[in-house]
Amino acid sequence: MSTYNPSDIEKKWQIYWLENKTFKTPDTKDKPKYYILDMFPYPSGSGLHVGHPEGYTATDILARFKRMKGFNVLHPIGWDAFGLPAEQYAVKTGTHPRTTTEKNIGIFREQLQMLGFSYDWDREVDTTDPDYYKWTQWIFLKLFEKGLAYESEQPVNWCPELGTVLANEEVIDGKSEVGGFPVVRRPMRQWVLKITAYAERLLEDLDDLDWPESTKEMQRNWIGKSIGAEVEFQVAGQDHSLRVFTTRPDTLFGATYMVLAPEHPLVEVLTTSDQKDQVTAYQDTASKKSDLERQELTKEKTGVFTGSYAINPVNNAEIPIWIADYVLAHYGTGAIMAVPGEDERDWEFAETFDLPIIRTVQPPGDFEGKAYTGDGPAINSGFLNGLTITDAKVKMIQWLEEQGVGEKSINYKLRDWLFSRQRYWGEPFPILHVDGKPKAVSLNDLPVTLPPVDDFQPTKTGEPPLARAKNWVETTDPETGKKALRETNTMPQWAGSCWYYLRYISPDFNGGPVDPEFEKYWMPVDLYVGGSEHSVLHLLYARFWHKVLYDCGVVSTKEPFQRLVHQGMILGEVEYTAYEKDGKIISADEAAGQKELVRLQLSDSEVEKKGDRFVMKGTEITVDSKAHKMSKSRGNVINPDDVVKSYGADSLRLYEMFMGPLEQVKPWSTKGVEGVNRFLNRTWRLLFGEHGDEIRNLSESDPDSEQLKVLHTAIKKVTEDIESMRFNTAISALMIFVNEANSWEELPSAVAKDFILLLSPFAPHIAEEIWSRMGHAQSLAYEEWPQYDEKYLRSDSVEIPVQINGKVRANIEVPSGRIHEKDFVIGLAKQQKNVQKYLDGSVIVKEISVPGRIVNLVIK
RNA sequence: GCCCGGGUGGCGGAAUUGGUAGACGCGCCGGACUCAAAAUCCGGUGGCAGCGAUGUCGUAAGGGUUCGAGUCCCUUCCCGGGUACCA
Repeated sequence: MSTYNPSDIEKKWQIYWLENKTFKTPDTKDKPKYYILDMFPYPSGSGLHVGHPEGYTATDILARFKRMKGFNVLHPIGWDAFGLPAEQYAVKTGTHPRTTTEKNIGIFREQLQMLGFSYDWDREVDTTDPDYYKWTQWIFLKLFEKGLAYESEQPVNWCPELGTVLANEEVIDGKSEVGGFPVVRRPMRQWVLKITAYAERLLEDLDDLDWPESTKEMQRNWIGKSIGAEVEFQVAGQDHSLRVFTTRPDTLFGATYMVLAPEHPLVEVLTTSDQKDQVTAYQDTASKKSDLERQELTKEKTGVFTGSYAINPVNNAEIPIWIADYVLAHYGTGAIMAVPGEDERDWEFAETFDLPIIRTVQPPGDFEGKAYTGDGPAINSGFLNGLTITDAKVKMIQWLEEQGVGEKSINYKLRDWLFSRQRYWGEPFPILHVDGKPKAVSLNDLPVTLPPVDDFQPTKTGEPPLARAKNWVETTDPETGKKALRETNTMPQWAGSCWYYLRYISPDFNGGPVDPEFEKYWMPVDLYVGGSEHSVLHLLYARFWHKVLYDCGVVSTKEPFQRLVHQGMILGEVEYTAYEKDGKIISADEAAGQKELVRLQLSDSEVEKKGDRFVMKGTEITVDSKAHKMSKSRGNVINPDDVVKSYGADSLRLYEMFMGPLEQVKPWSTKGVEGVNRFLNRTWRLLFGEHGDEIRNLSESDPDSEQLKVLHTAIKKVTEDIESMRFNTAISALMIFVNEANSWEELPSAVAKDFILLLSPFAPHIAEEIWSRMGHAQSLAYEEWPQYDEKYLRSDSVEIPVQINGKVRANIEVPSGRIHEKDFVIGLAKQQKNVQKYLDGSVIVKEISVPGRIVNLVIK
């Protein structure tokens, strides 16, 4: 047995690590700490896909590296195990979600262990474990206590197919994010969390986070802060007033009409009898529109006049009041002042219904558009005339405040978080309804556990499945002895993942969600790696809960995740697609948009590059070349199990890191896996030679200067690249080392030892195996990380390119000690034969020498 | 539409503060070993011209700054992600 055979060694080391608890997190606080977190996986029935190992390998490399660098490392994993799939399976088959969940967790755990990740398996958490969700409920009660959780009867996103409501964030284009089912609006009693109370802090504290700028920007947009003013309009001839929110108080002179959302509470009283029928009809249509329909009808502006007029406070003009669904009930005050001259939507509406338009900002002379939203001097605006937008805003707000008809105001797009779901497989709310009012279950009575039910579907009356557990629902309030009903909604899946990173710190702590002593040591999370699909939802919710816990004194940091990195998606293998129509193959450009096409998959030997397109070999017929997202329907899913079976976990880990920068989207290539597998084979042979499993000619002699240079170059590059998470180039440096070392007569064991340590975070199984065969009795997991020494990197001379007018014409060898002697270096350059050729008959106008870098002679 | 990212060989990708573009890997070509193949090893590999030294063109396109630009500035095009009547 001489060849590298991953299946022989990988299992062995996985068992070793588990049995020896090699990666158990220390309970001491004697060293600097590093908390490195992977995003909470949902243990689905289909198991791991290749996207999981990408982020997990990156964090694992860092975790292993940091341990060797002398840090206490917290690197845990657990299960975000509540959720819809297990429940839907239960509805279909009657299998309790608990059973399905436990089975899936088992599969996931095994798969993660098969990849050699260095998790502390004693800290595994599971959101569906009553000992865990006890604390989820505890946190909910904190929110309830602080008035941040309340019940509200409101129109919600009801998804009939899923039998539940969804948060706004879970509705994409009018369809459910999960499953893509239609969503309709329907009023229901719901639990809502007041995340809006934290809008400003959620926005402000983003600034100090070391997160991708795009993610921070997405959160900022989602929170959607806008600064403006509220203005009060009297209704002509009535004892009512309407408030509007505007970001452009400077344009008040241009307000020529008002628009209320169809749902605005004053619509009824403002509608005159002759407009009544039209208004009611319009309201009716608007209310029936689903979100999807609203989106489809965005082009045309619709609306109805109410018959009433408002008085513009700035010039006492009477302006008509309309209702239209382009004004949203839930934003601002649900009413706007329309300034068609400066707002594109208002302009469109004014054109449609023939309403007056007054410009209040002077557009530039060459402006040809309709509404003008740019800056310029105010016109037609009385006391504001001539001012720029910024100055006019200030002056108008001052005027409004003096007159008592308005004031500066700030609005957020962020809305409160709809927190209840009509499902079985979620955390029960620790709430009793006594005398029709919600009341917290006493902390001593937590957890409120899920009752058994005979059917996991909602009841016929549309109540959540928990309503079927009559004995559980009907209870008594232990405090008053009164009859009480338990809350039958459950929490959304986000609840458990909002604070799991805290539970890892002290998974068995009984005095609260987290042990304060260890919380202070481990928090914040130093590095959090996960997909960008969680940029808004999970990351915003978790930050919100964290801030609430901070206010409660449970945690000591304002923010949970100091540094965040998103791994890029892994696409399927590149596919070449040709199109056939009516039995004839046509060019891809021609095929675009056509129907009834037959798609033909071509292999890469059937195509060639022509210009910037691919064509079928020897023809002019263009084909599409594209890597698609992996999907079952496309049949291009790569299963990590298969890759491990064929090439081993180390090859999979190495390949996923070698593909390219972590953050980037990249296509899969099985050939690429073979490439890194070959590298591991070469590494194996470097140590064991062609035959036998004895370590080959490792010499005990001192390494020569060339060997030291090669080794220390690798140490430097690998160390720096791991620290900045450039794993692809770190692996390239390891490959260069092996390529060099393979040409040596013998390999000094001191050099081999350091190299194996460098390789170990990336390919831990093969590294441990070689390490042990080199005679070490202990795992290398806590060996000291090799240090590089600059003195071995220096060479006696440096090769410097010589340019003539910026083009390289020759290279010179300069002794390292003399690179700063400009005259010497330039003199040397001028002696070069190929340089003299150019200097002949020319005049040197400038001589540039950048020490150790370049020489450039500018000639005429 | 708006806001973020990106466009470098046949492919994935390298390239310090502006200083030899194409590291490393894949693929391809040639050679060694073999009855043969696989595996492995050695050599080559951006385009064009040339036997060659070498020359020339080349980092989406066009322009600019500079002794020198993949890198900085302006304009345009294309791809990916997010978002969408938020007043």
